[in-house]
Amino acid sequence: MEINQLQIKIGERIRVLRESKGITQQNLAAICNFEKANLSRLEAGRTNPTISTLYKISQALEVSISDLLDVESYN
Amino acid sequence: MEINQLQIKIGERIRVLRESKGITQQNLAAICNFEKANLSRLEAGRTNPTISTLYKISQALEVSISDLLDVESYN
DNA sequence: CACCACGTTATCATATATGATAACCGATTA
DNA sequence: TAATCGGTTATCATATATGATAACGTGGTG
Repeated sequence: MEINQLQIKIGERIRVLRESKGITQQNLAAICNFEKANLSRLEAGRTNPTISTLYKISQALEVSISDLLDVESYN
Repeated sequence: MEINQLQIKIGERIRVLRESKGITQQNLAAICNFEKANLSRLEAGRTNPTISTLYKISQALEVSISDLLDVESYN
């Protein structure tokens, strides 16, 4: 799998989890101390996030980091 | 959990998985197209890796990225 | 002793993630 | 119409991950 595809899948996964909690990008961004624009960029898969970024999001969404990586290579 | 602690745990986990495959840092680094010095830095938890870095390692170790994140927040 | 093999640490350059701000779009609503 | 809301995109600055190289330590082995 291309790294680009992975980024996109992670972004999509974050979006799904965020929406399932019924919160806006603005909400989630605020909890994580991100700017909403930056979260939008992340959900669009336009960056290669660090583990700390994913960690903050996982905490805010009350899931594990692994839950953000639903898409996997060796399952 | 501190982000620093997370980095250290991930580094330790990578080391354990690498050693369980019986390969050296040099080997793994070569497969991933890293310099051995950079892999050493990563295993020491002295960086905040991107998902693409973790992905390359997971592929080389034939595990999922989640397997590198054994330590979790919301389990 | 010299010589490797494995790993560590430091350093510098470069690429890029992230912070921050502004402008914009579409949909909704008053 | 104007205003708000959720989201997007572009842009620039700054922090930092990564690439790359060199020097070093330690343990084993000839």
